[in-house]
Amino acid sequence: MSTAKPLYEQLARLGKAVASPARLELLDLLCQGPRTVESLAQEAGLSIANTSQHLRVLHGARLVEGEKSGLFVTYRLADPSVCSFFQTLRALGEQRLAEVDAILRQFREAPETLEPVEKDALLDRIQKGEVILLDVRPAEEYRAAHLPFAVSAPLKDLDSLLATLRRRKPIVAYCRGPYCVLAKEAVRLLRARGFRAVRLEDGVPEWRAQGLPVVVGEGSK
Amino acid sequence: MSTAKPLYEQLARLGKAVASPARLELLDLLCQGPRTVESLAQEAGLSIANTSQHLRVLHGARLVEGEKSGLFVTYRLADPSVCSFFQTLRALGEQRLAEVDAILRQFREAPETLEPVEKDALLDRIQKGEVILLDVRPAEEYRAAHLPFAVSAPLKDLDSLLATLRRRKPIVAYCRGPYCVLAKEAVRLLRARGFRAVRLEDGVPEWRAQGLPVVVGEGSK
DNA sequence: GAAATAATCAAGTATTCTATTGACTAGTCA
DNA sequence: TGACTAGTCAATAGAATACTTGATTATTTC
Repeated sequence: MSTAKPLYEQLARLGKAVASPARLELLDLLCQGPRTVESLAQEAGLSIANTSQHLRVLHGARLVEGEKSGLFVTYRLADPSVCSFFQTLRALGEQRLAEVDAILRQFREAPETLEPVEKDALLDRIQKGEVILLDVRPAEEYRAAHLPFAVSAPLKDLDSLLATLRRRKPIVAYCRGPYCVLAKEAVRLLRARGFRAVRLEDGVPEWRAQGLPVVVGEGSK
Repeated sequence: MSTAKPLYEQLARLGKAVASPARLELLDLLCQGPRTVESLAQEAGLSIANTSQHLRVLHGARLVEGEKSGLFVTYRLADPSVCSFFQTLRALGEQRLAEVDAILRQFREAPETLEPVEKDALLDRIQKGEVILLDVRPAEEYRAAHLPFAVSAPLKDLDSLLATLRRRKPIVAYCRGPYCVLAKEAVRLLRARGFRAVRLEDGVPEWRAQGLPVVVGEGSK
């Protein structure tokens, strides 16, 4: 009857790769763009050795690839489909796990989040320059890819950037995606300083998944 | 900075659920329709207790649900999206793991497999009755859902059914999907008996995933 | 009520996975 | 050359998993 057992064993390799919270976080970070081991470790709060080993597991499942240049090894997703897969997993979690839904609700309920309804209209206004779109992720991730017309404004440097912003112009801030706190923080800060600011829930991966274009490199500054 | 760590922990529940070959096989079977523990155990070649425990893990990840009626507990996918997720995982495997691709090639290369190009035309002819569409899975799965116009012809009973078939009419056989051997066997048998038969790679889940309608219940016999 | 059956539970062992530690390799820069 | 750095490797202890076996819980049937 020649069973297809070996197939399930292979697919389980992928399952095992995404069976650890630490690896999921690393994958999520890599969805934002390539990064060095050290940078990943720091962002995820893991030791270097531990991070290296998790990356090695992900590599064993062919989900990421690393390339050494100089002292650093830069890891990146082996394929854009890996990012889609992560998003599918996340969507399944949202749908099936009440716990995920509860965590997400904390984000969505926040009053500063943009309603999907308003999204289209606002993005149109961004294009016309009537609204400012801020990318509040670290500059590294902005460089890897960002939304069209977005200005890089890392949360850390936001305070010093405020001086250059016109106080009347409405601001839309985004970060890594629906699970990320950076944009929430940014909106809080901006509002405290008297700006009109809202949060865009989408990050670059979500934007890309909708088939919309992203900009790679320095872009507008 | 209120990290989103708990989120990754939750998503890892899903990852762990699909980190075992046995559980993947059970999921795959459940994509064909609801089944009892005993029936799943037998099909997957696992002990009853082991199967029960794996199902319990899947239930813990909210991927399946069990319902007791009489002596039997019938398990089913908790949601159709679980089946889509399994297919996404499988697609990622096909794309990223050379080993999966190698296994699949054995199926696709088989000369009796229908080319995707011919598929549309042939299905049109099935609808017109010019071609016979055979569902060679166990009757239980046919009952759970089958393709329109398909006739139930479990591989085990195929031999006795041949008498009722007209030898000139071309036959298309399908089973659980691209990984399943049933239709391959059926085509081999049919050809040995002098019939013109080809294999349709799609199963009910693939058909459904393409947004096409399926028939639930007895259907044509 | 007693026997039979489907499934689950509980316990035990072998295996695998995780995170840490310290050693090691390779590349850089003075 | 020698000091320094990023990352990997190797070994380890502890935690989690897998599968088996035998007992237990419901439910049906006689």
